Amino acid sequence: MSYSQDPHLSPCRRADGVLLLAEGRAKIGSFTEEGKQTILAFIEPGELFGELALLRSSERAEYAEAVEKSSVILLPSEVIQQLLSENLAVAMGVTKLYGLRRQRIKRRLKYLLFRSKRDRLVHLLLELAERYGERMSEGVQLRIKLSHQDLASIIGSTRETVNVVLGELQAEGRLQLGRRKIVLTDLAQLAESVNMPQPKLSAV
Amino acid sequence: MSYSQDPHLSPCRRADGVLLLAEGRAKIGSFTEEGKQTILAFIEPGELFGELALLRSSERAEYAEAVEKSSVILLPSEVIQQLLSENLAVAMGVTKLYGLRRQRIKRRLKYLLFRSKRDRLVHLLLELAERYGERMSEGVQLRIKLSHQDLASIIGSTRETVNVVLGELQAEGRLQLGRRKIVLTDLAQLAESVNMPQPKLSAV
DNA sequence: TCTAAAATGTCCTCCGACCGACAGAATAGC
DNA sequence: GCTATTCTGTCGGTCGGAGGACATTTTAGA
Repeated sequence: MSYSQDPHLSPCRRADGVLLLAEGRAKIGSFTEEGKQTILAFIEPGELFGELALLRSSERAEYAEAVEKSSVILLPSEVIQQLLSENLAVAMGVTKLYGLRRQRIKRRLKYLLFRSKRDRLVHLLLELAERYGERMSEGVQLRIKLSHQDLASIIGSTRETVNVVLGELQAEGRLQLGRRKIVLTDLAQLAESVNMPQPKLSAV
Repeated sequence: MSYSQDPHLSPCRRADGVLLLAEGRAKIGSFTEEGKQTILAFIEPGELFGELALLRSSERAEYAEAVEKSSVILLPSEVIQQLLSENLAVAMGVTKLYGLRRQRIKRRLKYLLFRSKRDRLVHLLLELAERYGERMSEGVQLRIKLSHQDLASIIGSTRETVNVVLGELQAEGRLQLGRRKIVLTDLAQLAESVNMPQPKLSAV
């Protein structure tokens, strides 16, 4: 969860296959020249990443950093190619995966473009709730540990701003804050404030 | 090229297949509640769009607006499904298409997050040069007609800002402006100013 | 060819958000 | 348990860029 000198950061530069996340959780991101971090996506267990290398053997500019204890399996290019050409269902599965992932990124892009930092953060919280939310008595708790810096890296803002906005939201009674823990207590309100349909939690 | 009441805007809401752009050029975008426009991607002749419907029969929230005179062919869902299951090469082609497109969007996302409006615009111009640039004696001309408003819609800014920045760049001798026409006269300088590798024009 | 609608150019004001700079709180690791 | 690092909270100074308001030029369509 650190940025500049984390030893767990695995750049995976050589593009000689596809990576399969066996357990844990990882984030895909990159750095700007000024050292700022961008988090582009999360990878869940069972998901493939670094797949672009499958299509073009280019260097991987992205990095993958473990968010939680995780293990990664490298699938060599040839294995994948063979698998795809032997099994049509697999190929269509991959296609579907790409489509959904692309849609997610596009949705983020759309929301990032014109909205204020506050709206971006609220939107992010709702997306996280949809994917990682767990219904509790007090509200929906996010089952993912993210620091303010992480949140800032996703919405393209700063730690300070995230901190202030989260404080505001808490004061407004929309959520409760704990150490690396967020409980959304008023999903409907939040969703409405950014004109987003109320998220349905994916029962994991 | 208009936004609020353009009769050429084709919402294509019914998701009963995939659209194939036969000729011309189209842009994919959507509107925020405040009426601002977002341009998410361009579609070239021969490209498919609205493909998400192929996977989930959801409403198409996106719209396609013709940038130039263009014609669109609707491919019904069943046809596509059959095609995919009969021909493996097609399936892999689609997979590849998705991958590349997703990468492009991700790249934009990364550049949009932390950079200033000026940098965003420069970056956009370079990307456009890469895809639509044509080498001329004076420099590289963009073979695509976009208004300042269009450019603003892509980088998430306003018409006024785009106007000012373009003016600055011209004053700095980096480009020449004409009516809906931009000629980049100093690619290297521009590329360097945003820490981007100099684009190689795709010979169309 | 004439007219309405877009597209372009240029103000100036004001707010959001970044920046730097701290101080306390909580974890992780020894 | 103790220490070092990371996380969280808070503060003004400062500035980029959105907003609104017009004037002018160009294009599209009748």
